[in-house]
Amino acid sequence: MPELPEVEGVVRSLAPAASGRTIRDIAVSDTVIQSKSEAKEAILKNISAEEFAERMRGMTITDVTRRSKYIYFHLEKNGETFLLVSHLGMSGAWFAVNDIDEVKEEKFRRHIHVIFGMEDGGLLAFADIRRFGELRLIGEESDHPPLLAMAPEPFDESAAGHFLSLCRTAKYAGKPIKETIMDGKVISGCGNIYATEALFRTGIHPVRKTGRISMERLERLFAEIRQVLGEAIEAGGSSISDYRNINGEAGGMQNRLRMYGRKGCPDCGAETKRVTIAGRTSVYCPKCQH
DNA sequence: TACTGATCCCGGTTGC
DNA sequence: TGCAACCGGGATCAG
Repeated sequence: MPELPEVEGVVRSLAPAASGRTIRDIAVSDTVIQSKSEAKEAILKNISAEEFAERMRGMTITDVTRRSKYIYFHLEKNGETFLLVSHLGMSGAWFAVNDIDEVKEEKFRRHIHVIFGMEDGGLLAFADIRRFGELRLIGEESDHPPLLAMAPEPFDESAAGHFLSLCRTAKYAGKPIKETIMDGKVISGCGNIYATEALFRTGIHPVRKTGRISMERLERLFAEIRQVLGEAIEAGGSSISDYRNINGEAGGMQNRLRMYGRKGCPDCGAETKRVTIAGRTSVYCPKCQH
C-alpha cells in the first residue's frame, strides 16, 4: 500500500525519467475500456478512454512532483499547461521501460492498464492490480476541489500548527486519534502503516479521543509522524504487498516497522491487539499505548 | 450548510 | 482443491 514515502520514491525516480519527454500515443487496456463502457470510473476519471488518448497525445511532460499521496505530471501542449494527477490506490505502480517485457513481475505486467508511448520510443506504463488507482486529467489543481482541501505537506512549516489547531475543533476532538491523523485534510500522506507506527512510538492508544490528548503529546505525535515518514523515504518506502518503484524494486522500510503487522510488542513482549477504526484495522500494544 | 454513512472502484489473500 | 468472505484510499452522493 503506497503512502507518502512510497509515492515520494516513485516521484524521485519518475521526475528525471519522464521530464522533457513528449507523448506520442496512448494505449488503454481492454479491461479498462470494458469497464468504462459499463459506465464505471475504473482508473480513468471523468473521461472516456478515447478522449483521454486524444487529449494526451502530443503532451510534453515538463516535471513530475508529489502532493500528499498524489503524483502530479505537469504537462504542456501548444502553449497550454495541464495536470495529470495520478493516485496509486492500493496497488498502482509506474514503470519506465523500453518494452513491456521489462516489467519482470507477472502480477504487475498482466495488470498494465495505460501505456504512454513516447516520441523517443520509450514507454511509461501504469499498472494497477486492483484498479483502485486513478488518472485524472485537469487544467490545474482548482479544477478538482478535493486537491485544494488537502492538509499542508507534513514537512512544511505550517503543517504542525494546522494539525494542532484542527485537533481542538469540535469536528475532530471527539474522533479517535488514529482517524484524525489518517484524515488527509488534517495531515497529508499519513496512511495506516505510518499512523500505526507513530502512535506506537509515542505510546498513544489509537482509540483515544483526539480532544483528550494534551497539546504536548500531540506535538510529540506530529514530530514522530514526520520522523517516521522521513525514515521511510530514506529506506525507499515500505513494500507491504504491492509497492514497487519504477524499476520494479521493493522498499526496505517494512523490516523496520515495529508495530504494523506485528503479533507481539517489540518493547514489552505483550500480545498486540487489533481494533477497527473508521473501517481500517489498527494494531497496538495494550500495555505500552494509553 | 455541514456532516455522516453507504456505495463504488477490484483481485489477491485468507479461512473454511 | 474450491470458493466465499474480507480488505481498503478516496470520490461521490443521498439523507
